Amino acid sequence: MSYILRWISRVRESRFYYGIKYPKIDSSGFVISGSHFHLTSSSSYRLVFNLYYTAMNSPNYDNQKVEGLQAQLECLQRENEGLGLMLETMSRKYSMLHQAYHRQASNKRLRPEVPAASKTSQVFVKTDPRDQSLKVKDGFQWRKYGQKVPKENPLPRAYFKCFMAPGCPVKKKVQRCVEDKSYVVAIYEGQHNHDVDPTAAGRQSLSSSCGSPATSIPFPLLDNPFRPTSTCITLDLSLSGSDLQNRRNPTAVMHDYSTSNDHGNNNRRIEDCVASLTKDPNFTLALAAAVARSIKTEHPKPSPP
DNA sequence: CGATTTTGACCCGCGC
DNA sequence: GCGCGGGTCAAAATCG
Repeated sequence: MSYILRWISRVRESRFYYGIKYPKIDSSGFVISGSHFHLTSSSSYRLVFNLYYTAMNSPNYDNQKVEGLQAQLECLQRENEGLGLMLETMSRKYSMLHQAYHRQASNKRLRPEVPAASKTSQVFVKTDPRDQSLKVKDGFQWRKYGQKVPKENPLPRAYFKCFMAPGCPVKKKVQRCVEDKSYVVAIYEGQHNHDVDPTAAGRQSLSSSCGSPATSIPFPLLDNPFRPTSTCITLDLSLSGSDLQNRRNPTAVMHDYSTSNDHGNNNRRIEDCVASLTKDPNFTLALAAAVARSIKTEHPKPSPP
């Protein structure tokens, strides 16, 4: 066991590990979320991590099983290193392209905000369905300038303008999702001509952790989570209030889990769950899709300025 | 009392 | 040209 703990520690300290730094573990012992995530799919990493926890804490400790999972984790780590290198290369290329673009733009006296103004993105944010305010705290300051009830949706749509910096062209439309009223859809148009206010971001985290009715944007979900697909995995990487409460030393969390009274039941439930997942032939496909989506979401392709 | 939100009126593009 | 619907304006209302 000490070897395993040393190995985990080594993996955690490795350069490209963005793993589950502060894991939140639910009542059945599953890692639900954490603040830092792996470059590879957080869900695939989380799955292997859960399997690993299960095996390690199983009353009938299976050395072979643990070694197998260890191999899987090492495999993910290698994949992660590769992705890290790819990311570095892409960043370098993006930086070169960015510089080249600016050189051209300054030569031709182009206004860089022209193409940026047409940029749009869409995010889905989980909220309290009772909260009618349609406020999405994302670190920017918004002023509401209108509200409409669109024809196809009986729920009102609010219009906001960013007023953090004078002349910032960004607007957003916020509307409660028809498929699930616990979500709001925020459509952003344009690109900010300023940085995010770190103090506002801090307030966001605070209000979120204090259970304020105002919603916070955990991360951009570029795809519609309600899109009808045969296999749908939602990668919840959010830092909810309860997550913040669980921002503790992972070893301590692991210790809490390992000293939990309901060990056997938890492990059986996890094993049942994992067994049903791994037997599902669609699971691999869904996992692959989730990996691709996760990578896209966590490292969106930089758009030209 | 200033800042912010609400809400009805208005503008504008699009399809017919 | 007309009607429709989404987006914006701006005066009034509300809030802190």
